[in-house]
Amino acid sequence: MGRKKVEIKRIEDKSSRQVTFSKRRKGLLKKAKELSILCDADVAVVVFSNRGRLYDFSSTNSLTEIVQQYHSHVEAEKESSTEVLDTEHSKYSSFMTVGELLQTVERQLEEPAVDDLSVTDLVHLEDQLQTALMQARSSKTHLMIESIKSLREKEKLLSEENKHLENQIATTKNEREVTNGTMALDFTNLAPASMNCRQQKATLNFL
Amino acid sequence: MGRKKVEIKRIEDKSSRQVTFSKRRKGLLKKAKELSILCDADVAVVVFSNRGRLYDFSSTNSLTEIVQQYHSHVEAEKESSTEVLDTEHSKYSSFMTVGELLQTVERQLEEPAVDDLSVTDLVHLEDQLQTALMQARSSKTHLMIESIKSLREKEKLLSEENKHLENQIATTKNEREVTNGTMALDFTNLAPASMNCRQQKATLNFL
DNA sequence: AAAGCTATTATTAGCGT
DNA sequence: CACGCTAATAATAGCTT
Repeated sequence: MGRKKVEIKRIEDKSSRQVTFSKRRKGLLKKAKELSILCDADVAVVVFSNRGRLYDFSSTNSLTEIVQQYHSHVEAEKESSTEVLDTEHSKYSSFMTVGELLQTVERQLEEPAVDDLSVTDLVHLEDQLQTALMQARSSKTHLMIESIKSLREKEKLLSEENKHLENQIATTKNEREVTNGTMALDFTNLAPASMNCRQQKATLNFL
Repeated sequence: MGRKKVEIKRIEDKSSRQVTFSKRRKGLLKKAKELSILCDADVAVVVFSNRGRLYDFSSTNSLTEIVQQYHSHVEAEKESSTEVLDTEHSKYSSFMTVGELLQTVERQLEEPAVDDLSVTDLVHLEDQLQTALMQARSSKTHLMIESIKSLREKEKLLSEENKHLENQIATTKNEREVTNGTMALDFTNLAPASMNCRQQKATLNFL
């Protein structure tokens, strides 16, 4: 979409590669932002120039959050379906399933042939195990953080409800004293209570 | 860039939001791929639909690699720009350092007879860092578990107090009805409001 | 090198099937 | 609902400054 069609392969000219990088990077981040807004999705983009500069976009405040979500997701996928991976997914996702990894480990450990276990193989195995470990750990942390977050929200809601109930009791008592004097009853002071409930419903939607 | 210009805000119609999500997601991943090829850059994109489906692209084979790069980069920035590390982050920092260290160790193991650091030194260092890491991690987990525990207790207390307060209100109402027996006043129309609140509370328990 | 300018290509919004 | 179609908008390649 420029003066002429370009084929998608590494731009050899350093200068125009830099210019294209700048333009397309901007475009990519813009698209990411639009997607996240239009479709209400969590989107994260990280770009490293070949000279090591970092550019990123994240729809939520922190990129690590989305990464954690990513790891949890991968974990969940593995736990729920041990067999089938949809093609679209396996094309892009490069993680081994836990099943595959365990098989690999077993195979490696069963083989008593020491010559098969080169240092390189072991290094590779270590990498795989490290990745699996990180995923499990990250998933654990994510779950705990979520748990704490929701408990905090719950606490807040309960506190508010509590406060309103106390208010209600106070007003009722007060009113009763008035009522006993003049016999004129007025219920407008009870309206805030139902208002309160509606507000809580709204608050709940964020959970 | 379609039949008409669209403003960038959440698409309310569910169906067309889904269609747009599908189209633009595809576009975003394509652009990411093109950028990485044309400009020889490391690019990673993660997208979560609001229903939790995951789509991603990564120019290197693993997304965690880019994430590690990201973390290292952020850490480096921090170190160069400021002095203070909050405790929360120093854990990640030490984690990344271990990762880098492991890589170094692996390199050393593959190619012995390098001058810089002896393998024995590195192994010793690795052990020390590993210990520090485990301490940090276990302390983190402990703190989170404690936090969750105390939040659960708080929640229980608040719930009980709440219930108590509701009872109190109910009693007060009854008393008042008795007091005002002949005025034919009836508060039952207010009951649904509090029921509503209680139902919401129940819903929260699933979180 | 960085910023601005269009001719051109690329993406996609709204429809239709 | 998941396609394909195409008018229309958006991104950008190569150029100029």
